[in-house]
Amino acid sequence: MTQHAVEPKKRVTIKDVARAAGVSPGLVSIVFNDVPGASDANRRRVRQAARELGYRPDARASLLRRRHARLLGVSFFVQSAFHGDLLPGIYAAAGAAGYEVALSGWTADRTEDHSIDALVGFRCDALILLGPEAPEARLEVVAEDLPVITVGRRLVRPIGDSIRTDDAVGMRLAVEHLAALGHRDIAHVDGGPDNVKAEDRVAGYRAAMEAAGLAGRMRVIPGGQTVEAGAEAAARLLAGRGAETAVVAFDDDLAWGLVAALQAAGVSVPGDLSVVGYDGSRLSRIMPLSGLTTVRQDAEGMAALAVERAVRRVEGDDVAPGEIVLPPTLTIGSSSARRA
Amino acid sequence: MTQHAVEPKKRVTIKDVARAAGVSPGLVSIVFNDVPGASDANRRRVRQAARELGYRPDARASLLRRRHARLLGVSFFVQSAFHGDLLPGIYAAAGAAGYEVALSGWTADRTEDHSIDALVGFRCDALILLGPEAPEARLEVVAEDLPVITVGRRLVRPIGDSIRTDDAVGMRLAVEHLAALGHRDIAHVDGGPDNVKAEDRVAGYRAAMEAAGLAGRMRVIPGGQTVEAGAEAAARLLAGRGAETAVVAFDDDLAWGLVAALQAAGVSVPGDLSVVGYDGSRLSRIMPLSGLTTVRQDAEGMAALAVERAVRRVEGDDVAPGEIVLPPTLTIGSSSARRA
DNA sequence: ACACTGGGCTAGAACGTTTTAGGCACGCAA
DNA sequence: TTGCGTGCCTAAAACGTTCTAGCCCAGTGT
Repeated sequence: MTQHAVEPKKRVTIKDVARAAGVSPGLVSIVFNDVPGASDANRRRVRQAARELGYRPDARASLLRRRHARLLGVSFFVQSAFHGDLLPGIYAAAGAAGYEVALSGWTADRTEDHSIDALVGFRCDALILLGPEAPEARLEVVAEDLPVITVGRRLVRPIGDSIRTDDAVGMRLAVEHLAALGHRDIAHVDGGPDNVKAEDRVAGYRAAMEAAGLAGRMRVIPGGQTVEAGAEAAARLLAGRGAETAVVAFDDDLAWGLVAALQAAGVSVPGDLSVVGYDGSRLSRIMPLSGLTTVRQDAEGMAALAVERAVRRVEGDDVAPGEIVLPPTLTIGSSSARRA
Repeated sequence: MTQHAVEPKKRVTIKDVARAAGVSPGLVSIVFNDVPGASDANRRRVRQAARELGYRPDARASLLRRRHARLLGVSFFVQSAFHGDLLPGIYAAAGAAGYEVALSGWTADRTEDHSIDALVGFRCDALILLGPEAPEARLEVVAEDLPVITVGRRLVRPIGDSIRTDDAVGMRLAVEHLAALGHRDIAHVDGGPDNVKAEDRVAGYRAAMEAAGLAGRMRVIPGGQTVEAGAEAAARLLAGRGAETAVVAFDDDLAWGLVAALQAAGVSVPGDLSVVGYDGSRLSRIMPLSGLTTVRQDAEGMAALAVERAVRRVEGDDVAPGEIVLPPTLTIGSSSARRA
């Protein structure tokens, strides 16, 4: 049996502080925002009064009235190791630029759409979308209202700024690495159905295989972007197994699932099968021995660029939407080896 | 050369919708909140007008005016695999209860204090703190203003509700498992300096060792709670190595770092050294072969309980602060084996 | 003497909602 | 008839900030 909702106790507002300090509310605002327009004596008085009363500025009211909220909305996939790696960089860069960050995660149950709506509802100045899966049409609609920066996805239409890694180069690095180790039957486990981000990597894989003269040996296996999907893909890989001696996975999470399930099934990695990941996430560095071989994206750099772009847009730099494509690098770990 | 800040374009508000639908703003609010007090005809008219104008409710204004915001603030450590596992459950439970979730992460650079301040600034109805590290005095101050639910930490003083796993039982499970495998020199790598959550586990380890008649063989090595800390601890472990054949780590992240660094140093896990983690995070399940041996906490259950408690507090159930202690279970993976 | 500048400050409007207090019309019981 | 409740609706007052316009006063150049 629940009782009635409790009455919120009276909160101390800017007015209370003003009264206590003997100044106007406007002046208190000036002091708390550290903008010019108040004497040192009053600054001290106001801060003192605020401390005594236990005043805490109300972000809702402030955000509502401010011209620019100085708030960046960030949407991310809770389960993605790579997104987790991007967040610290985003917090750091935003803080340095004087912006707050509003986080909104999506999960298997809570859609990306929902997470974007929440951020828009807060009237963030700009949105940074990590690895968005929404259709471009949807992003376009959102971008009509506020600047949108996408991270880790190539867009066909020019919607806001876009920071991404060159997947053609990335897949080429992966394939060439394996080819140099003597592998010829190199499969690709993709990012799963309805994963727009996966298309570039598939295309990159095909191009790289052709360039390596292995066009006839291509095989693309349905995957996903979680560890669990990797485990399922491993079953598929083994079931219809051809002559594959190496696999390039859509991302690190998937690669991890693959490695775990393969070893559990008695397939040695890299003894029987080499596995290469994609992202260079923290996750990829913690495999026993010297980590997962993976195509590394520069998470910190991408985070900093995304924030920089967002801030620039917010502050009025109204140049045409740009695309920043960073080159990936290959990190060689212990999940890939010379073909037996 | 930056230009001047762009003027935000005119947003469509509840008033515009009201005008278009030929009703008062108040009625639009009634319709959008799905509360009784409007005729079906007007409900349709309002929704129609809103759709045509592209109206989106402004969360800031709504939050500002509402008596109860129906907003739960969640503070978490961005790098923690276990926290990442808790979030989906929190989103799901909150959504089911009709609450929104505001996320605020802490990192190496952005302190937990900062993340808590941000949530308080938004006037969340309640705070859910995942694995908080702040001193109890600080939590006590926060709890004066709004309900605080802590997850995964034992509190000495009765501050709000607390959901946690019984660390004494957990460590006993770990030690007994290893003892049963023939290990006698079992070390503990702790959660690092200034980590209040680590104390219970250290105490639990000591108690368990004594109970197992291994009091003379205890060894506690400084650790931390990241993969990186695990790698460093591995170096310390090997440097001052005694007779240890098994290690219990503070959490899974740390355990992973240990395993990776040990193997890289040529120490076989579990051949030369058995390693047991703590949390049962997603991370623990993806070790090649059958995963990390770990003390599993029920993430989904904890998330659901935390949300349920928070909501109950918000809705006025003013009973004394309670502590919910859940029993952990042991998940046996491939990182532990019979003593050679 | 004058106009002008600029720093410090204040009053009051604004931001976009929700809530309060009440009005109107209708039906129903006494 | 009066009295009273009920369903639908509106006007206006909040919520706690920031912004705009303008006042006062001292200093400064003519």
